[in-house]
Amino acid sequence: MTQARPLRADAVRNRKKILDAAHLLITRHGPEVPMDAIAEAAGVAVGTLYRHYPTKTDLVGAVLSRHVERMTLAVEEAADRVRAGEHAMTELTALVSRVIEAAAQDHAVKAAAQGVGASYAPENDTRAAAALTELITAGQADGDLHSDVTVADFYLLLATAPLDQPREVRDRWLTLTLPGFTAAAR
Amino acid sequence: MTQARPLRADAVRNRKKILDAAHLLITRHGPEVPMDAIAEAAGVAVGTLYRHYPTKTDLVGAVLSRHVERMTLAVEEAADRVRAGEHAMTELTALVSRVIEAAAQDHAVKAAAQGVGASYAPENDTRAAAALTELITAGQADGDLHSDVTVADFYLLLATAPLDQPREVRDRWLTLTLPGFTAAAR
DNA sequence: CTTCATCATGAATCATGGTTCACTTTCCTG
DNA sequence: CAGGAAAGTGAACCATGATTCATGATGAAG
Repeated sequence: MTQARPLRADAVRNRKKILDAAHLLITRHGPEVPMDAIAEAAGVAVGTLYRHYPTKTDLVGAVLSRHVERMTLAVEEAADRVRAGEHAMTELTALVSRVIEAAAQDHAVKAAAQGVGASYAPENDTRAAAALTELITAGQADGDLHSDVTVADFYLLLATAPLDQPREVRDRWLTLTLPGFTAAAR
Repeated sequence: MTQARPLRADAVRNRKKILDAAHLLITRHGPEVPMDAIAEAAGVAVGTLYRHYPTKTDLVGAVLSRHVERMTLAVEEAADRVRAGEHAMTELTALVSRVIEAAAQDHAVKAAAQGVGASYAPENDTRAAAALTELITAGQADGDLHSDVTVADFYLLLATAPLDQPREVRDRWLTLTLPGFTAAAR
């Protein structure tokens, strides 16, 4: 229903080269990298970018989707481990740290969401939300997590992480922030 | 040493109109408002903007300075009150909330720092830092504030506030975050 | 009331970067 | 292997927005 005829071989090849180049450059320099730069890095002409992604926003969105997908997998894996008996709070903490570090690396990927009006909306990622809910519930059952903490709270936490700060600052920030999620505090 | 001859009357007048207009527009629409728009709002020609502020960055910087100045006064006032006997932790909490709300209003003012490379660097504001240190020390003396909390931690807190979120989210965020600063937690 | 140093004006200039499209090249089917 | 559709190319086009500067206006000193 989507693809009347399959993509031509060279088209497939180029599409990948473009996405890779875009990912690299956007990660490194932010979403404001010129299309020309991405094209050059991909070894393709600008026109080709536009054949595959009708607009820059679309391209950025595609890169973003990759990132979100990876993060979703991370959450689901954590949920799996907990289901297999691992300590929920431990997994949750590690997960938060992992997601933040990934985002800090991919820096611009995050900024991309704002900068361009690319579709990000983690709230919409049902899979991630489901897995995260599972983790939260488990943590609360263990009495480690404050009972009123929600998925939205975690998204808020991730959204406010100081991604542009050096690692040590990010760590300090986690130390300062996490207590608010703990059952004991408050 | 700075002003060989005093500014001409109309120059003074225009300078103020420009700063006011810039403040308004940057606050409302962010630092990306065109210079032309600011000029129009100020009832002046673009050229005049450039006479007073050689570069857009300078103009944004000037607007920023105003904001920082206001915030500095807020901190100093809080310190004064504590010195006069008020409860330090209470003042500190109120101060954080006040500064965040102000920034949320002035939204763009904050964004301005990033967007344009305008000089912001709150760390450099010695006066504010001094007053804040006083508040922190007092809070720790009362046993309300965790003993390892520093001025930098508060700046980090402010820097990560979700300014673009609605009021309720900001409040929730404070509820979640502040416990990490409390002596009891951790 | 001159006079001129300041200041203001705003059209023109420059730079950047997204997007288009007439034309060429490449795949793939028959 | 010929033919046409699919894909690629990149110079040109367009929009936006910062910055300049030749020219005109206006404060203030004498």
